[in-house]
Amino acid sequence: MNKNISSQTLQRLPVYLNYLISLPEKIKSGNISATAIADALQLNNVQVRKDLASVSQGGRPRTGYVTAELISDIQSFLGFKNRDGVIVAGVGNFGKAMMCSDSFSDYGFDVICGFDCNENIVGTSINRIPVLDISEMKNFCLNRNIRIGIITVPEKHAQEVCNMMTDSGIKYILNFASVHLNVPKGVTVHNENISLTLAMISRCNFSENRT
Amino acid sequence: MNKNISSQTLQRLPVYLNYLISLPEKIKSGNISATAIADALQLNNVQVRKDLASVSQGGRPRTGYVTAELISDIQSFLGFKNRDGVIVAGVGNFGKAMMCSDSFSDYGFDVICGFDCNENIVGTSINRIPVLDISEMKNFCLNRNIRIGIITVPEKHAQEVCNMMTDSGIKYILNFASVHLNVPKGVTVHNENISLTLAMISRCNFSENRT
DNA sequence: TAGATTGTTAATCGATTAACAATC
DNA sequence: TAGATTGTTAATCGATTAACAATC
Repeated sequence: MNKNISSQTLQRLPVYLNYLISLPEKIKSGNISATAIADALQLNNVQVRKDLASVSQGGRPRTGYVTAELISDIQSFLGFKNRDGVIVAGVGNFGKAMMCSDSFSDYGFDVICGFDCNENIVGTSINRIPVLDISEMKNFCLNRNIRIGIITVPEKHAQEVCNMMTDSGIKYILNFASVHLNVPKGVTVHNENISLTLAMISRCNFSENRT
Repeated sequence: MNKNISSQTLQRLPVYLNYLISLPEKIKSGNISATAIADALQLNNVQVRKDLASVSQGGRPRTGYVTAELISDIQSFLGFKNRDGVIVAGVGNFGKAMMCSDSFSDYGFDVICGFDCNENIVGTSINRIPVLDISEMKNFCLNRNIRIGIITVPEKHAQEVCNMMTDSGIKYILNFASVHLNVPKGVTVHNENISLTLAMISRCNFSENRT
């Protein structure tokens, strides 16, 4: 849930977090000032302080913030301490990559099932995660209250699979098929278009501070 | 190259493009007004007009824009009519997915080589794209003037591979390893952190209008 | 105490929106 | 001509930055 934070601030929080985590143990177990963070990340120090103010209890004049607390506060705010089950539809190369990635776990996500219609794959398991027939999605998700799905099927099946997901009670969809998806109100789709990202960074001089 | 366009405008252009392409043939071969686009995408019509003004020759009062021209102008601006060779480092599930994706081509990108150090893979080809030993990267890229690389290796090797890329003259790096990469000045890294994206959309109510 | 750092209030800057004249 | 749509100039809104008092 967004707690009245501007979208710009929200995008900077992970940058701070990443920086704080990368700090040497000495600082990590001590304090850090907003000024130091701002200098390191080449941001304005007031901006950093305002951003941090929106998620943390606040720092102390002269000493700054307790680094560990700050890390913890940002993580809480971004929800990394929650845990959510995630399903993957389409167990091709992309889908397998999702199921094998071990970075999801750090962010509180557990990929708990893959779905496909290829009978050579259905019934197997990948990285100890089962692959079920796509017809079982609805039952599986409703029973477990799954809210999050990743679509890694070919373009031509994406909308169909998307419908199955919304029908299964899924509310947040990360779509890797480069096709626009229509969803009912109350469902969020995020289209991850890798080609477009490549075009933006290499040809349009576009850069966000995302990490 | 960014032609003095605000980053917000730049992010909206692909949204317009996507919408225009999805239009029925009748409109696609005729005209469309900024107002109609704005209504459909739930944006302010002046904003749409300003955005379009920055990339197109302009529309006509009463009739609007020639749809086909508008599509073409946005595509040109975003550089989809250029062609760039792209290399992929790390031919695991993720890397294979990149090499097999047919959507790159629409955006003017050609994945022309994969690199790995696993001798079971090196020498094979995937989707007709060769996989070479990673030690051959520098030669390969310098000879062909490759500017763009995708990193899909495990976290622990990401920085090392990143160094090889910059050493090979690569200027734009799309990084799928969820670890921060240090690069020399003049090189752009874009970190694609899927877990973070998932966290932002499902827990922070974050949504961009990217497509 | 003196100085570093905090959080807040005011000023600036840029993007969005509103109003409107120009055009086909 | 009348009306829809364009592009522009002015007003509004929100985010960033500057100035500063409060605190340890």
